[in-house]
Amino acid sequence: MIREEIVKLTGKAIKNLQKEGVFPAFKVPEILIEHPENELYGDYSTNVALKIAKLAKKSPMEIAELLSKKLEAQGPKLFTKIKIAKPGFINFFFSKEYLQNQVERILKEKDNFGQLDIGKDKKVQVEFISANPTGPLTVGNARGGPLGDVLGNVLKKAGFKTEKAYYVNNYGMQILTLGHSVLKDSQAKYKGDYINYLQKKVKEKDPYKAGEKAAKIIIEEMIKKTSKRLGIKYDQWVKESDLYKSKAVDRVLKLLEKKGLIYEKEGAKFFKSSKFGDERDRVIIKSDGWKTYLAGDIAFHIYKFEKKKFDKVINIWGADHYGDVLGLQAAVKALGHEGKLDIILLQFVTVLEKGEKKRMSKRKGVFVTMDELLDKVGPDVIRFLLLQKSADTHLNFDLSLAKEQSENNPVYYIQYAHARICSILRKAKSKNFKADYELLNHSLELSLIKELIKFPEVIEDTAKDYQVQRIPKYAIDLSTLLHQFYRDCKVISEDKALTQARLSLVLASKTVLKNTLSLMGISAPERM
RNA sequence: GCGCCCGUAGUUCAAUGGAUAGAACGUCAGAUUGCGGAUCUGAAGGUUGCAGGUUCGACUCCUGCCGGGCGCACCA
Repeated sequence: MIREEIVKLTGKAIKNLQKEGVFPAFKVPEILIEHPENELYGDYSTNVALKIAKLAKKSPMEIAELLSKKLEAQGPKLFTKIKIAKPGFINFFFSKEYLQNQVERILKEKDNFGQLDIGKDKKVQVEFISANPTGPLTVGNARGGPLGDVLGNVLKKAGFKTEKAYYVNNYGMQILTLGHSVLKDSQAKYKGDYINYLQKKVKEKDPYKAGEKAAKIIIEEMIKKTSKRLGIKYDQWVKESDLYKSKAVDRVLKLLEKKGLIYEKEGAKFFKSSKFGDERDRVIIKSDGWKTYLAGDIAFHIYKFEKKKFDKVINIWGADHYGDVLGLQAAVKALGHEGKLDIILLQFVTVLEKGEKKRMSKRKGVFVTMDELLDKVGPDVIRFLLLQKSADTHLNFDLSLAKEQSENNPVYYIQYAHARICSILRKAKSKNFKADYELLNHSLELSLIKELIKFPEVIEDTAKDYQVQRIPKYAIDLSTLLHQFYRDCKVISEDKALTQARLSLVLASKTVLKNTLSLMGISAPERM
């Protein structure tokens, strides 16, 4: 990747200058390479001269000057020019030849373009949604669906062995409550049409057994179906009840006990999580003998790390689980897996109807299900809409605007760009182009190539920081350039050589755009 | 009370401490006898909640305040 190359070369230049005694000895900080917004400042840019000014005991401009000269002298020549600017930026400008060659590279690598190896030999699991099986998926608890799904796709593309998992909490009090609700006895709490449906299907009379059966139906007939409609394919559905059946929970509790991390107080058993960074100790077995949610979750995570050998586990949780983060992290740390668990907290969705907030409650039977939304606007639109938002955003979702927004959703803009270039390729018929890439000289052709080669960077950045909203943004930017290219550069023309060159660029663009869409789990129609 | 997250254009949202804060929708004005007009071009629209601070540089980091969401269980 070109970006890594610049980092290496710049680092080398700094070290060379240190050897020559121009710079004093100091540890070279991380070199950041970015794309300047204004193209006058080049294709890539680094602020390293500003960063090391104090260490090098020279002015940033002087350092930038020295570095750019050194970079030009030491080679290899990747850029036509390297310029320095104002406070101390070093700006790099691509050579045409380099860009033109990239088209061939993309055509050669095809769907593998953007495939990285930063996750080589490492296994990662993404666990997401994992909503309690006490009702259908709501808009709120399905928010993490597209995020987790796409994060999994990105990590796979980055070279990790990836698994997507749903943890089914079919054990404990909420199952009992669900049972009572289905039986509609005096302790019933959940309401809604689905409860009426379950009442007919569930024959069990014992409240807990009725709850278990109902949970099973909810998972099989509702949650799995909705996930599938959303385009999510899980590799694993892990049931909490199975962790109890297999004694995994008991084993983990014994392990903690052996380490002297369990104590009894007022009839309950506590885990000394405060020893591992938690703000208080956590109850792990209640005085009535029931194990808490945490007990199951610890067992689940030990299963992930020790049985399944994941090097990294990413959990996507609703922000209401904020209070549980430290407890689980403490257990992970206590059992020797510190640093392997990342938890992404997803802020809440506020559903609005005509500007009015809708309070969601399964207990009151008031909620908007993901299925209703899917009926209204379809999976591509929902996925795109949700993917555009960062996890930290307190998302406002206006139902009355949903239809209108869906009709004008940028996802169609992207799909249209794809369909359009497919149409050109259909028209051209031939699939093997003998292209002279030097003919790709138009400024939009070069801009388009620059955008295409950002794709691996998008993968790398997202695999590192989990900021998935970068991908829809990239898709829009790429589509914009494609539409502009379409306007200004007629592909199929009398000029046969130019036609061939442009067709190859179109094919390369199609490859990248299609990969971007498939990363997002959004369809790439050839016609629309 | 304490902790986490958020406050950016009319609206929904972007922006690894960088250069003139960007898109989309909406609004207004334009473009086709050329490969798909679900497109393209342009304009209007911002004191990034407020006040300080850190630094060459702050939407971004720190402090305080205002407003909102979430959490602080022997519930999951």
